[in-house]
Amino acid sequence: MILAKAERILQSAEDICSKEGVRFTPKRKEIFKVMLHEKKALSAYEIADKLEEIADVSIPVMSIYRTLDFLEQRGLVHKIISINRYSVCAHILCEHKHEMPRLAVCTKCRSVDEIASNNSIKKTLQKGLNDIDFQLESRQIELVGLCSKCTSQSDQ
Amino acid sequence: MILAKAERILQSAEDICSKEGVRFTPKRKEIFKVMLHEKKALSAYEIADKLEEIADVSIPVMSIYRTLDFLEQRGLVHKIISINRYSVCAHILCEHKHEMPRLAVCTKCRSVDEIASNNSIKKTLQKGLNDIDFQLESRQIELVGLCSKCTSQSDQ
DNA sequence: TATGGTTATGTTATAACATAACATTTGGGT
DNA sequence: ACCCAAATGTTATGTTATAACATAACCATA
Repeated sequence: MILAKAERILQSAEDICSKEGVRFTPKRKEIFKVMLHEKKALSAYEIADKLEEIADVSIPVMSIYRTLDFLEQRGLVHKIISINRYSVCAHILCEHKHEMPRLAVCTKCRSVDEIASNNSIKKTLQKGLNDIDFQLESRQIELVGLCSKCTSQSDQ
Repeated sequence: MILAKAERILQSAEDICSKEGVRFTPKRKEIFKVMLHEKKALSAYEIADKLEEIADVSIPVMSIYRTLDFLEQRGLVHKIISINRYSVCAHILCEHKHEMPRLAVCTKCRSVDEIASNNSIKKTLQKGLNDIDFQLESRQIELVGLCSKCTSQSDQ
């Protein structure tokens, strides 16, 4: 049977966790599902609100932050630093590893478009860093601006 | 007479403001001086503390945020989004314009090393953004990690 | 199936970063 | 001296995030 994409991502998240020997608990699943359901990046507080609203589940913000850390460590979500929000990784179903995805972050609607980068981007960015002996830890490049929908709206 | 670098930067800041017809008031100058004096990026609250400590000046945080906005608009300081801090632009004395500087941000000591980028970096990053019709607004690329000092310390 | 360690979650408090809204003061032109 | 605009003060509050400690759930194994 062919599962809907969201279902397959959920399944994949379960698999990843079980492979690592960590638990994808019901609460973690609820949180992940809410994030999956939203197309845009959400703050921990927004996730809490959505959980109440959609699933009638109440999870303290503290726990949500813990879960976000947990999910981020497994590469299941990204922390979008530039807007202090969190979004589901767009490449959970991809087989290959991604070097330094570029995240096109819309400051207006908070959508996050993930643009897979090849190795050369990392190399290009790295140029100059070696000279100053800087140990890069970023796992993503955030590019801030307006998405196509929001530009056309703000043109009006 | 040859001025010390800090003096020249201050002078340059004054010039830039006067050229734009805006005032580089004593308070703005105090705030800018504190930032210039520190080598690392500071939060608005840290600037407030330093002002008390060094210059025995008390400026409410609200005003500091306003001044930071003011300075940022003139390209005199950068807002470092990844650590919620602010640092003096390293290229105030440079004549030429910089396309998309890369900021090597140390998460440990909060130093910010500014690496001038040529136009090709922006172009490289832009690749893929055009396809999704994303209007880039970032004026800098933040690269997060550990500076040389902090890597050698944490190796111990 | 009791026990004990590990992991997960709850709870409370507070830190840290940032802005809204409105009042007052200051600076400079006429 | 007067007025307008810009700057700063003031108070309150919103928003994001973490610390610290308590309790509960899970699960291996004795």
